[in-house]
Amino acid sequence: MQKVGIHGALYHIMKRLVSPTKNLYPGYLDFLLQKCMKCKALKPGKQVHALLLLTHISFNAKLVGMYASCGNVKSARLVFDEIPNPNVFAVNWMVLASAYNGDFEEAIGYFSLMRDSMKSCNKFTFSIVLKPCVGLLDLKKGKQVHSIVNKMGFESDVSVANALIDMYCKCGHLSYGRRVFDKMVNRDVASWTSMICGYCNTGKIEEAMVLFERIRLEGLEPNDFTWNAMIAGYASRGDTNGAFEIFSRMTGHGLVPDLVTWNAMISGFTQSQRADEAFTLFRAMLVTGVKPNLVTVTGLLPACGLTGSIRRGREIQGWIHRMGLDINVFVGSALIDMYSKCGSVKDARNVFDMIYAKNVASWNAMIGCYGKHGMVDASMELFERMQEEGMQPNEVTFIAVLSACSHGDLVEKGLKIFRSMKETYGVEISKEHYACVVDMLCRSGKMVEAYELVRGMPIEITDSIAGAFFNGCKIHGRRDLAEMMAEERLTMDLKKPGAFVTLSNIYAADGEWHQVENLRNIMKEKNVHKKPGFSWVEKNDTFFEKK
DNA sequence: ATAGGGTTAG
Repeated sequence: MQKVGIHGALYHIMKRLVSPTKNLYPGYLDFLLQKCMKCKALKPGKQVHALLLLTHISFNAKLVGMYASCGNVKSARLVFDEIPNPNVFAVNWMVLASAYNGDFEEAIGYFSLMRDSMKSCNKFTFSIVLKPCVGLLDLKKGKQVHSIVNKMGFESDVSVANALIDMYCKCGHLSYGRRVFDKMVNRDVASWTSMICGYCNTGKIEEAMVLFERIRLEGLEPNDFTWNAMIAGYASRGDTNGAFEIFSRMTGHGLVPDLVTWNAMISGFTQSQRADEAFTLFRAMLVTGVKPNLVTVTGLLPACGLTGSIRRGREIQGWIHRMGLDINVFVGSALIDMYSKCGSVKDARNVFDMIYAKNVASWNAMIGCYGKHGMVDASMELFERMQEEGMQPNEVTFIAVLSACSHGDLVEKGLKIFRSMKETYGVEISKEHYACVVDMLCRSGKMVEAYELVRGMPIEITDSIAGAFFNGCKIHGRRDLAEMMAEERLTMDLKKPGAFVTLSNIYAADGEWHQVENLRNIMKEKNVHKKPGFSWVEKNDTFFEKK
């Protein structure tokens, strides 16, 4: 409606322009720019820009705002650079637009332009500049902004305080966030929700619940953001009952679960390995008429991988295609991983080649896929190519690469990479990396080396490390090393079901049943339980009706 | 004219 209005007004002005006898009022263009900004109408906005140039009228700060609100940072920057003394609106817009664009450093750079003349900051400036601080997870910068906020007396502004709470929580300092929250005199729903999100995202659902129940006592009503945060908190912890309880309370309050609610539920259940419930929820979502988006299917794909349902995975990819959506990095990596888990390297590679702007995770997923299927050479080749293309490997890359070496029996190469991780790539060695290398050494029968490595590890022995090692001992008949290790490390931490099972298998293979019994008793005493396995069944039902 | 909570890969 409003867009039609803008086009109509533009036509009117054009007509005036071609008849030189009539004047063009600057007020018209001003009004139009404002409209374009509000409606995020880039095309009419560009036309107004052209008219401004023709008539030599300059509304540069507003033009910056128009381009920025339309998400066209490049044009916004071009106009901005022409302004000799940009005002606070122009700067705020540039900070905001750069942050939206993911250029956090640049956003903070624009903020710094203003810092010398701090007086020109307004309350908007601070809530805006906290965005890139969160984007960079830069607590130090965030704290600096906080101190400027205090110095300039903006801490009593609810929006600024809320942004500070959010920043502290997201940068990992819940207690600072809580301090800001507690100091607030007037809180609104967003203040409560920001704090609740902080707790929910770090698994502190009990504390979130305490705040959640307090909201009403303060005379405020939780809104859909609040409900969704609580649901996501329970769901991502795998607490089905908790999530459903909030879910039904939400509907009891007359609120209808929206796309975000469903997405939170679905990805929460997938993350906690509850594939069937995730599928059921997805169907329920479709039944209620809420349309899925890329986030939905990104959350659902791991469930296909978990149950080996390649058919469902393919169906989802088909749906993405039919909806005319691009395969972004998130859904791309999820698809690669799903195909990998379902055994189709070819499909995985197809998806990999389709991702236009690959990120580390895309490369990791594909390298991992080749590794899992024993295609070491392809895996190594991709690892090389990734670096040639300027992509920095991260800790996950090395898990993929090392396990590929392990499965492909490339011990020397694997060890070389393992040793170069810290120095060459600056990546910390984690327990997962150790597990890969121990596995690699054991597979190739280098049991003494494996023994030395495990013994010298600066970290606690984990299930998979112990499992790989004891299994190696069993296969290569090194009960001596197994027992030495058991004495040295197992006694330190006894909650290792995997280790117990493999060790007891070693004894069982030699017919030493009294030792097996002995271990079983220790397991019982220490309350160590083996996780039950599950079967991989493909069901025939489909999600989407094909036309 | 500009600001503040929610869902996504390994």
